[in-house]
Amino acid sequence: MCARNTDTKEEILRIGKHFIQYYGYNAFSYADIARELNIKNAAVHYHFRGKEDLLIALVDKNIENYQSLSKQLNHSKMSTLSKLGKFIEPYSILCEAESICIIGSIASDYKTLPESVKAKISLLVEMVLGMVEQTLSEGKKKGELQFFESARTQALLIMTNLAAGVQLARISGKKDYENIRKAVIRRLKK
Amino acid sequence: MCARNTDTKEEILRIGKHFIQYYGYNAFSYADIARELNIKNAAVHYHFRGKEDLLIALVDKNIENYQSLSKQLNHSKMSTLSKLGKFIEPYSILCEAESICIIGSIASDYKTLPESVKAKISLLVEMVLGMVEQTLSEGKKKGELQFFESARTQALLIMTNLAAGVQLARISGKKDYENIRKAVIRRLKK
DNA sequence: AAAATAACTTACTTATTAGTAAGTAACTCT
DNA sequence: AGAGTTACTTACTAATAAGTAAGTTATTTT
Repeated sequence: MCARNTDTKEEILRIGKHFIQYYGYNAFSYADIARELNIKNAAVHYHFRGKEDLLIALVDKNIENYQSLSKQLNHSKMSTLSKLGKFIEPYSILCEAESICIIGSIASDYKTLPESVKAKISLLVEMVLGMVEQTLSEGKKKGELQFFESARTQALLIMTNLAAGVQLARISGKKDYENIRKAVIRRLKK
Repeated sequence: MCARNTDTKEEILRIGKHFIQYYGYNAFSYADIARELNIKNAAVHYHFRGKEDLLIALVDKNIENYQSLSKQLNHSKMSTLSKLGKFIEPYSILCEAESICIIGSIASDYKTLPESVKAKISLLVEMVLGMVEQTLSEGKKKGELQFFESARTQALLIMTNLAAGVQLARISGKKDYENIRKAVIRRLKK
């Protein structure tokens, strides 16, 4: 099926994700990826024709991950607060790594991307917002969560707190993110 | 004092600000600025030695603007809610122009910047957060505003809502930003 | 009116970028 | 065992990037 190295493609995705979330989409090149993996840049082009294709692959992976999370949450007897934790936790991990989320990273470079990529990102955004919205609705219905806005607006408020929270943490420190995270959870409880 | 054109420098700042907030810091070049202004790229280098110097000038300008706003708000009999409006309004204008704030834009490229620029951005961030925090405290003391977190945390929540709100609006639409904006204000009133 | 200076342009250089065509080694299938 | 396929490398090209040295022109200063 394949020769030499089975997981070069996966490694490129791993480093690509890291570079996008740490340095930003327009701040790294295929040469950077190649250097990091001790391969030639033509090898990166072999697996992903261009940078956009790499980005699309990463967005697709994110969509798949959230789809799998969605299934997991649907059959789960977890509390809705714990379910929300599944959306919050990745941001805490990002903050620890001094990185930002892929959506936040792409948001700044959004206007430089071709329409095909933009559409895929829209899909991802709508998906995440929809999932959080649904979890919030469920929690309110069960009396496990409290909030006063519509579920959509509440989802927007929470996700913008988290997304900009990790961005801000790189500038003003991790403590600010921690305070945001705690406040987001506290508000939903009382 | 000066020959030919008095405001080329100002024009470069204007276009530079637009490019950073529309395309992202690492997505435009001096050649792009030169093309836009019908000058040569050496002329851009004449006014700002390098891209970092242009960024520093823009951050400095922001700091000055907020300093002037600070003085304006201190001597004002405006309601604290109106004062907060002075921090919110710029984001609504950005959203309309499908742009993002300079701090949000730089946040994604933060790790590619030299220490001197990072320090200046930290300064700007602390300044804005401090001003919003102070306005919130004042509003609570006067009984004009209501919130349950510390003023610092409340400031973080509001500013992250706005910063990520304009980012999100480019992907999912302006309506989402509008709902965030309204919710932010509504929460402080009731 | 001459000298100095500010605001440029011309004409480069050097480095990086994305991308590709052609070759090669290892493995897989028949 | 030979043919095909996969996963690369070698060795380029063409375009863009940042940056600079030297020359030019208009204005200001003396």
